[in-house]
Amino acid sequence: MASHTVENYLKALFALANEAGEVGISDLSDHLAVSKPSVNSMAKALQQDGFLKYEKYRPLKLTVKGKKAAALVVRKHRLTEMFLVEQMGFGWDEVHDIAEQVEHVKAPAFFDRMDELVGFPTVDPHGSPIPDAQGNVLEIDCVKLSECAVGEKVSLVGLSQSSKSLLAFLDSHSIALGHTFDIRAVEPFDGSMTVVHQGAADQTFSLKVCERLLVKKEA
Amino acid sequence: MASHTVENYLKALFALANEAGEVGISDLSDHLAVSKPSVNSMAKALQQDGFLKYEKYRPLKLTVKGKKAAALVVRKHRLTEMFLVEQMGFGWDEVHDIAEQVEHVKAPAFFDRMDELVGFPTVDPHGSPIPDAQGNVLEIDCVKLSECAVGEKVSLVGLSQSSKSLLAFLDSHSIALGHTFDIRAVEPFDGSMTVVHQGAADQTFSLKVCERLLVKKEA
DNA sequence: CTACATTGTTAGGGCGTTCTAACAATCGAG
DNA sequence: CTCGATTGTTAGAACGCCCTAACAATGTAG
Repeated sequence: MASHTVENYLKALFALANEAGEVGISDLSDHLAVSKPSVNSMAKALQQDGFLKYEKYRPLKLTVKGKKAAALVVRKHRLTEMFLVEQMGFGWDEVHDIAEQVEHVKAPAFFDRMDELVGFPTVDPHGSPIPDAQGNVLEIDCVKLSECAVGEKVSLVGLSQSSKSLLAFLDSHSIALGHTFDIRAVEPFDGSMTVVHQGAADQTFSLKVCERLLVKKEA
Repeated sequence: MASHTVENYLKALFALANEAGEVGISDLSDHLAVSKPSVNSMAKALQQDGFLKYEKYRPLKLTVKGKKAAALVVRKHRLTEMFLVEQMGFGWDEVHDIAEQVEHVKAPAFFDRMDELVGFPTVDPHGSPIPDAQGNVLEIDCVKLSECAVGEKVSLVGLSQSSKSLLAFLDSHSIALGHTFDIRAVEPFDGSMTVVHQGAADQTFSLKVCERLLVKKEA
């Protein structure tokens, strides 16, 4: 099995590829807070083990094997988050850091049991999909709130790059997954949006927030 | 915080010191399945960090700091075992290997929550005491079954060096913590004992088994 | 008390992961 | 097309943890 370190590289590759498609050495270097030469030599090692396709000066690409291995790490992470929230009573803003540690545990039965105890969920507490045991990831049908137009009704299905501060912001505005928004206005100057939250209060969100909210258009 | 490896050395030191008092380089080498030179250099490192008193050719001794650090690792291990049994439905024979992994998680809140959810237990599923958050270990008042005499009534409070095969043996004989034994006979030739288990069936145990069962004499 | 077995130590090297310093390739603007 | 910025690479070294081979100290049996 892959080391703690390798698992982290795979996870980062997986995450970056899902946003940007192309992953450069620098992207990984930033994401993992590790020097570029370190990434470079790890890239060679991962290529050696068949996780990665790597040619000098070209962007990195996970192989099928690499994608699967990465998805399984993500699976462990997200199942753990779900378990921490559902079974252990943690808040959705507390679970990421703990899961970051627990995800490296080598004990399949442990994660299988979590899966069972939380009822085989398909998404984690932040709405991100949980890959299945074969490493397949279900695509979620959603768009950024910032890409929606005035008059549309949408519901929150996930977050892109949930960070502690984003989660704190959402908590402080009583926003949770599943909540609905009626889009009232979009400010052309800065892209901020005014919406009706849960059919009740009016709220205005900056573009930065709207880009992080993944929503589904209501029928 | 101590590395995964250091935590394992501390745990081993703690376990060996509790049985033998003196811990030699070879003891650790055997216990951790690591060469003696490796233990030697780790001993120097641990001494450097104040976990250990070490002089050439002399047995190793944990310092107060070392004992506390070790106890906290043991605490994480045993709380995890308790949690796995009580909250996740694992058997007492399955939890050791998983806990061996989980114990290295660096997230105090995670273990505090486990503690809470299983009701602040003082012993783990095998009857071993769980050190408190300050690293204090409660001594348990018990003796080996093999040291008891004919006619005594005792109850099982713990195991010394519980191994998978011992646990399997106990399961197959329906023996669990808290069960009582009336000692009927001790065979002088091989030390095997015949007892009445739970006031019902007669059973005979080899000396090897009796040495592993920690019991408390009934009032 | 000597001899041997056990136990512990040193020396030297390897692998995984990281770094900095210096240099090379690529890309985009003018 | 050239220049400068960005990005990527090489070389060389460090640290943690592990090993084997060889040797030294210790303790024990005769």
